[in-house]
Amino acid sequence: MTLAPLNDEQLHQIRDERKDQIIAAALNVFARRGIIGTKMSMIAAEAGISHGLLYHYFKSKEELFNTLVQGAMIESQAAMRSLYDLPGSAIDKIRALTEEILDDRGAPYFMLIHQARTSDGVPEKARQLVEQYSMKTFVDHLLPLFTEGQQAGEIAPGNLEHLIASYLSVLSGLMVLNTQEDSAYRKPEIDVLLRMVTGR
Amino acid sequence: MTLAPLNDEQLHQIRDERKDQIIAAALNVFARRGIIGTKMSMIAAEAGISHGLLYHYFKSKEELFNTLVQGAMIESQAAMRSLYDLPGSAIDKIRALTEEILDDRGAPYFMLIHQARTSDGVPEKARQLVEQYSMKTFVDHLLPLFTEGQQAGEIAPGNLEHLIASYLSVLSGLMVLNTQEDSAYRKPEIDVLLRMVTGR
Amino acid sequence: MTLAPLNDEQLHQIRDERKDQIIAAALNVFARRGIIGTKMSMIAAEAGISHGLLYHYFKSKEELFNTLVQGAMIESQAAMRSLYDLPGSAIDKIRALTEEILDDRGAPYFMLIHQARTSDGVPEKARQLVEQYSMKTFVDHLLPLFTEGQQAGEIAPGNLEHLIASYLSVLSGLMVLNTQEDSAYRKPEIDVLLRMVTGR
Amino acid sequence: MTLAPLNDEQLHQIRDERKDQIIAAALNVFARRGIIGTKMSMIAAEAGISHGLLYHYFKSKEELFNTLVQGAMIESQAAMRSLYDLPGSAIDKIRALTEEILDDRGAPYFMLIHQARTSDGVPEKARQLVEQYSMKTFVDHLLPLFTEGQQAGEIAPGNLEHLIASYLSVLSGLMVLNTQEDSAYRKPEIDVLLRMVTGR
DNA sequence: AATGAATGAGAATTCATTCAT
DNA sequence: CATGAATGAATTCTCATTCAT
Repeated sequence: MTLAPLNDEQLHQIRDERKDQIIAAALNVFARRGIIGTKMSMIAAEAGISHGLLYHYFKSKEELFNTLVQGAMIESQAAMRSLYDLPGSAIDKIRALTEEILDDRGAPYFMLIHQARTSDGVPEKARQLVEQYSMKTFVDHLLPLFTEGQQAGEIAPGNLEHLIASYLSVLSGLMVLNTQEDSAYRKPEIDVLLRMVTGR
Repeated sequence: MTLAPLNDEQLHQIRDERKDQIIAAALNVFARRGIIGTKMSMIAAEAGISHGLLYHYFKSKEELFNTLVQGAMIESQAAMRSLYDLPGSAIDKIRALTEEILDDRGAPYFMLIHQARTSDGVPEKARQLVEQYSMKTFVDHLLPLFTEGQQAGEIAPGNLEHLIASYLSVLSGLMVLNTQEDSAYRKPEIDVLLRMVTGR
Repeated sequence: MTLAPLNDEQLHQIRDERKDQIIAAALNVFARRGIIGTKMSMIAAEAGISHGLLYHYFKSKEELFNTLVQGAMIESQAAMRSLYDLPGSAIDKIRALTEEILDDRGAPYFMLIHQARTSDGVPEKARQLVEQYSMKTFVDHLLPLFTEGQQAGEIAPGNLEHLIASYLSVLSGLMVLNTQEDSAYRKPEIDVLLRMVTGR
Repeated sequence: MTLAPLNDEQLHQIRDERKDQIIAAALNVFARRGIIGTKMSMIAAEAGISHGLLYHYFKSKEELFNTLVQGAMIESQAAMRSLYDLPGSAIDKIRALTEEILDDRGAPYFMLIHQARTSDGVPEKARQLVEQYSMKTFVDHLLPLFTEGQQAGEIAPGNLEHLIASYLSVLSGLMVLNTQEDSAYRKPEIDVLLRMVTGR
């Protein structure tokens, strides 16, 4: 009786599953402990595999980190684009955006990008990736929406680019704080945050 | 030929100066690079001494970190107490507090405390220190001030403990983001931040 | 649906072909990169099979290396024996031997034996194999031929055992140098080399 | 009582001694086992120090290897230059050169250069270094000497560049073989080797 | 027979800490 | 008090080998 080797599709599926499993594990660990504080053995343990296998799927810690950052950037772009399809007034959309950003499920991505921006030992490629999608990109993206809201009287008067950058910074700061589950910090109510924008 | 040995007081003074020098250096480096990312040799270099000498003054990296955290906690307590001596209405004092917190000179202390709260590799003792002075301590401390402001109509209605914790979290988040000098983030105008509190 | 299983003879033939294929690949790679520098995956790639399959045919890297060395020893014995069937005078035969040794096709075998003699990480068994067929074996084998040549006045006077060992060492050295294709070294003309033997 | 730290000169001396000690140890081990076969721990053991200290003096295995190759190249240049100061005829000088090259003390250097030329895992810089001093350099250097000898009838007629390259290759091959102390190979008598050159 | 996923021992390198001077 | 040489534990990564399919 001959046992055929796994066919291409099966192998491909195993590979994909393992890769996803590793990526999920790595995202958690990197987000929590930073790139230096993360040991490959921690990721392997979290993923439930041997550290040797990690290197079967990712050439190095750097490559793994880069892959994660790339994924995070794509996610955040998608979130930004989805704004347009929402119903309601400008301020409704901004509220939805705020909720989306503060959603805990996105927190690891946030931390990852934050670390790629600010930590030591970040691979050059990851650094370039996050620079591409700088704060300015987001501000430009949101400017039409905020302008519309300001004209409708929903948003406080004043320089909108500054306001948007400030608001996003506040949200980012909160996400960075909230990564730790037993955080001493408190995530504000959406309405309280929106006062910064509306002035009311 | 050896000069007459220094007397006790002189030695003591040298010791204290050296210690301060090391503490200042360590604060900078730890704040910027975190406890894991900071190598003893970096601190020695920043302080302009040999790494061997570091160990004459601090038994270990841990002890040095603990000392810094202790100092940071004392500083932040002092800042909090100084609030009472300020002139003006409640909102004036809150504005002053905000300015104080966001002042760049305090940023390293903020980062340090943040790291002591959230990073790996933090000595147990440091972790206990920051827990002692939890968010709750600060909230309790500020509650009378905010209550006064709310009664005067300067502060939005609603649960004040939540509001204070939220506001402090926002400020903390901003400080954490702003440690990196070339930060992509933007520090908001004080007035914009205060809208969260005043509701106007 | 599975085809009828191959009969024993067919299986045997496949086995032998595969083995030869692997041996040829391994010889090339080991000769070029040495036993430590050769990775099993390189041999698999050169043979066009998976690295897993390698272990169906050879229990380990060691066993594979031993097999190669054994083959090389047999080859070199055969070359030595074929000397006797050659036509011509003693010096003609020595010239033919020289050509045979310096032939590039034999170079991988030479390197292999050289490595078995001199490298680290060589299995004990391979080491014993090459010791069996030591320089002395070859010298003894060639002594009658050289003696005949010396008596005929074709070969310089002096101790023949030393001369033979020296000459073989020179040839060996040249083969070892010339393994690398883009070698900076130059393979001498046969006639120039023969001067060492003839003294003319 | 104050113990002054070591002064600069003492430190410098310790450093130099240690470096020499490491270089001598590394030369031996690299020559015998090649760059891949050499473990840093072996060098440390041979030098009688911890592996950590190795990295105090040389940033990496690569750097250490490069340093050795550089030294070997310098040595070989010096040997070549010293030829001119020798007394006697051309053939006397060639004999002296041969003795110099075959001297066992130079063997490790020879192996090192050979390995830098032919092994895997050789740092790019080392490879460039040895390419600079190619066979051609040596041939050009020796050409005047051999021409003089040929005109004096001490050297066989024929293309001298080929002869020189061939002769050097033979010597190199012998050195490469003879690195292993218990070598099965035999180093020929100088006079026998010189027959290749003189034709007599 | 054939494949490649999976494991783990081993090697290079870093860095906190100790210690002779 | 001050220096930097010295050590070794911990970490990243490689590769021979095993094994399910």
